[in-house]
Amino acid sequence: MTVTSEDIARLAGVSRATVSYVVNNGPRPVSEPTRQRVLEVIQQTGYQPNAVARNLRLQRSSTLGLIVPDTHNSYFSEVARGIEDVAFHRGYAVFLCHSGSDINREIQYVNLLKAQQVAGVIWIPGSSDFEPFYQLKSNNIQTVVIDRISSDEDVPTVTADNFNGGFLATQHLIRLGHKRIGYINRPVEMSHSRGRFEGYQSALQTAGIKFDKNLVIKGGFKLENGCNAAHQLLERNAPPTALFAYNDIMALGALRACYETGLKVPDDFSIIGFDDIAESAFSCPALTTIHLPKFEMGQQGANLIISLIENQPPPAETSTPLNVELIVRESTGPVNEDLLLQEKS
Amino acid sequence: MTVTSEDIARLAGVSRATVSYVVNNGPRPVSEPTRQRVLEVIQQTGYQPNAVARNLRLQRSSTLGLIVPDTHNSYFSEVARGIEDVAFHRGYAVFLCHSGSDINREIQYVNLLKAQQVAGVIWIPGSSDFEPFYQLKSNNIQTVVIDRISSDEDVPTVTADNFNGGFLATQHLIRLGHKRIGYINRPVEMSHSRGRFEGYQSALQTAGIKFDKNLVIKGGFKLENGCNAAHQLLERNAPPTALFAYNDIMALGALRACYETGLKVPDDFSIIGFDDIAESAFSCPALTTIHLPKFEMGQQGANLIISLIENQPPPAETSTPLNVELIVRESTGPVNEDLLLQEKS
DNA sequence: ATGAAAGCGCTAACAG
DNA sequence: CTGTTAGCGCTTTCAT
Repeated sequence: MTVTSEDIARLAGVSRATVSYVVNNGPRPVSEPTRQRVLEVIQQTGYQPNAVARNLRLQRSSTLGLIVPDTHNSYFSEVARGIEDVAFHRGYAVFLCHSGSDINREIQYVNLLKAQQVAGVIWIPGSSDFEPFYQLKSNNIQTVVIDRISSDEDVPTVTADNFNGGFLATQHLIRLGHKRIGYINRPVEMSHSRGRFEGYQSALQTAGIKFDKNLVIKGGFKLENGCNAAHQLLERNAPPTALFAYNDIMALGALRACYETGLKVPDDFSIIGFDDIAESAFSCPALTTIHLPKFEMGQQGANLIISLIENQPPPAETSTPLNVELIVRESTGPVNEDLLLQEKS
Repeated sequence: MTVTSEDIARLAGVSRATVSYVVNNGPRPVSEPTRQRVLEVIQQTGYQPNAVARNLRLQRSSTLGLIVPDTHNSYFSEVARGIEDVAFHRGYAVFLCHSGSDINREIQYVNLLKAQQVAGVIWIPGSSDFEPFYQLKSNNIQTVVIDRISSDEDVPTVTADNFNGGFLATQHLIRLGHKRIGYINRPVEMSHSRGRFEGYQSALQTAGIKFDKNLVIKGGFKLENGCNAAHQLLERNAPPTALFAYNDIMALGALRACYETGLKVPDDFSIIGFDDIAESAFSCPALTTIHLPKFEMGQQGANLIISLIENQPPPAETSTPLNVELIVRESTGPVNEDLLLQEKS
């Protein structure tokens, strides 16, 4: 039924070794006539080398594992696309593993990937527990972490420059003339939020604005949380004149809080957020976002892991972590004033 | 370095065959004392059977291929989650393949998946070209198609009930009192749009409303396209009093057209769309959506392919296509009138 | 109830 | 320049 290298060898009147050398372009040279004959037979039969047998023999496969938390947003999808794009062009197949941010499931997947003999793993941790990384390491499986920082220097990492992003976002608002800028943080402290928060503080300091902890609040991941956070901030004695939210969903929630209720906000009120959850950015052109290049992060991660696997020197500029630049994407649609006006009239 | 069944056999003082029978619970019985001894050694050593060797021997693997078009939205992510969820619980690993809606890349992936000896493939076609399906079939690889209809009856398919969705959407608007309902179609005719469109027509007919082809227009996939389509429809002589858009992005574009420009629209103007691109639904609570259960579609697809692979009778209710129910999700936030008012004042 | 051994398809060392 | 062959780790038939 399925055609093997044995068949090719027989039909071309050569040995299986020769077939192998033709297929893999080496490691031994093959005379041109022989090569042509073999290629012809391969063409005719539609022979496709069996990757499973190849992997078993080579004791290493051309497959990667991708472990991501259970995201309901497009964040994952973009990163995965970037990874898969590079993997495809470099001849790797990718196993998709959703951990659901569950450490047990992450461990189960580590075992599964080990059983599948993957050459390397790209992991977006679901928590701050790096045990899966060390298990992979102890099994000699190269691993690259995306978008989470470990205190361990030896963890190959690709991450966004959250500090700079926080700085840019805050700077943007400052340039619009704001001095009282609220920060809606995410619920749980992680390296992302710390970086963004520190960027926020740094931008304030650079502009000579004194940091006021009353302008900082913890939101949540849902729209409602951003909404509530905005309410709380705006109802305080000296409310902010602009908001910087941890991500776009919370920013949207804040925006909604402003136009949905009778909140009094200044005419030039502004909201900015990281576009972690991407698509919402174009659903709401009224929002200025800090663009997180997810696709590019995926690409860099894939390039890094494959370089590590193939023992090539990783891309020259590689440091740990490998930072991806963030950029400001200004609102393209009606500015939020338009939306806010309705509530104030 | 890595521990094999050979090691386990030696340490437990049994043969490799026995180890295999213990690991796989058969097909031959093993005496309880022996079994315990083997299990103990496995525990101690952390032995993990090599799936690659197993696959080679069995001539079939416990891996699936998932080929999806290049989506920038969360559609893919949800379907993939559903698939992977079921696959994980049923012991399968999933190869992720983005085709970029490119038939050549789909074919390349078919070859890759064949080389990887996948047991089955789940495919969301990027076009109406079903060649990849027939190639898989001719290689004896079971394939399930998600969310696309082929004219070929023999293609195992899981799909959403687009006709019913179009019916529900239109019915919803009719119940709100609308009689002139515009339909913003997608650019290229495919089974989805045909189904939704026919559902639209059927609902009109059921309500005794005459179909008016001047109320139908082709939009595009981008926000701007929905925007333009809405403009064109609303500027006609007898404009619609409500819009049904192919998907949520186009619906959002239409919504934006209404509040962004000086368009005159009735007070009770309504817009509805399929939530194909999911997350935008919660970014814009002003929009009523027809919910497409992507996660569930993925689950059903995975269950179907695994049943086919394992030669179990597929789920009793299986027909071709296997339809997934759609439901109306009413707007939860401020209704669109709020947004529209500002432009009219 | 268990062991020995063949062989899945491939690659690469060894031998011409 | 090419052929022969061992062996990757596993399952399962054949033999005991």
